[in-house]
Amino acid sequence: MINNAKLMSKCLESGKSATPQRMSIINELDSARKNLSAYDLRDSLKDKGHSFNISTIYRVLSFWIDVGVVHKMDSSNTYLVCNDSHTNHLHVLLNCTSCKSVEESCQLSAQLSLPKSNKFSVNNSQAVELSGLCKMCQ
Amino acid sequence: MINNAKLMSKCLESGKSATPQRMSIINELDSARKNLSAYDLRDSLKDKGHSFNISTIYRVLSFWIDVGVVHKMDSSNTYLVCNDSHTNHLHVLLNCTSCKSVEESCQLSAQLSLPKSNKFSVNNSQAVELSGLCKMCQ
DNA sequence: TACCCTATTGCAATAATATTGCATTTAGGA
DNA sequence: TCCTAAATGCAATATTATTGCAATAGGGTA
Repeated sequence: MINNAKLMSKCLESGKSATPQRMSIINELDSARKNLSAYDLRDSLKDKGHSFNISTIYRVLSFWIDVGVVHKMDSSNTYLVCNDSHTNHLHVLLNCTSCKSVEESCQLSAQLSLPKSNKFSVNNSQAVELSGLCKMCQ
Repeated sequence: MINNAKLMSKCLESGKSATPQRMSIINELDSARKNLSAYDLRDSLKDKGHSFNISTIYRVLSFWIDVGVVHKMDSSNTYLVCNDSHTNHLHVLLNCTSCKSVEESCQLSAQLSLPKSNKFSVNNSQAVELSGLCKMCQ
């Protein structure tokens, strides 16, 4: 679980406001403890009495992605709280195709660090998705 | 460019037919020499006098993905002909964020091969997308 | 505090991407 | 040639995401 102090400081760093909407939405995604689609996130907030327009959900998710707190999983169009600090290495999201769980591996991040290719300069602050089977499902 | 003999043999291997639709669609994507969205692919086929329903486009793309001839780029919802043979290693798609070109790197594929993690078993026949800057754009 | 300016959010329409169920046609083996 | 399963067409619908503009809220300054 990410704490609010950290979230606030991320906002401060980026010169943006920690609005109630931004805080509710990130806290909901964080407490889900898994990746959610934008619409699912909206629905689960609605169940708890917080109604947001879908455009707000998308705008807030994109805000948290920009400040480095959320990853988007492109393979499933879902969003996930980042459990690691973005310190200039690739983030690796291990996506179990059996149980659908997603784990962010700090260990693998290091192993995957690419030798600087002379042909292509890899952006080091992205999340890379790998699918396979988690320990439980093997 | 991929040749028709190879495409036919892929169909044979998988026990599926090389229908005119499947051949037109893969040849069009291949001759584009870049990644296209399903709708763009449909439009460029239409320009050449071949009209396909969008569901056919999606079904045919998914067929070629299954037989290992096409990759889907999840980050941009586009499709690309695979320029390498799937010999049980990760395919790496280098996505230039400046000029939008996509290059499939056989070189990097090897470097990226993961040590078998004791925690997560990575599926070796997937395409991994990395964004960054290509040589021209650096 | 009152004011102001900009950032943020709400709203609802629309765009972009993808899938479905069912009818029709086609491929290719018996 | 005939038969059956596979493939395709069609059009409705589902899912994911963005837009333009009006309304509201944040937070700095007088």
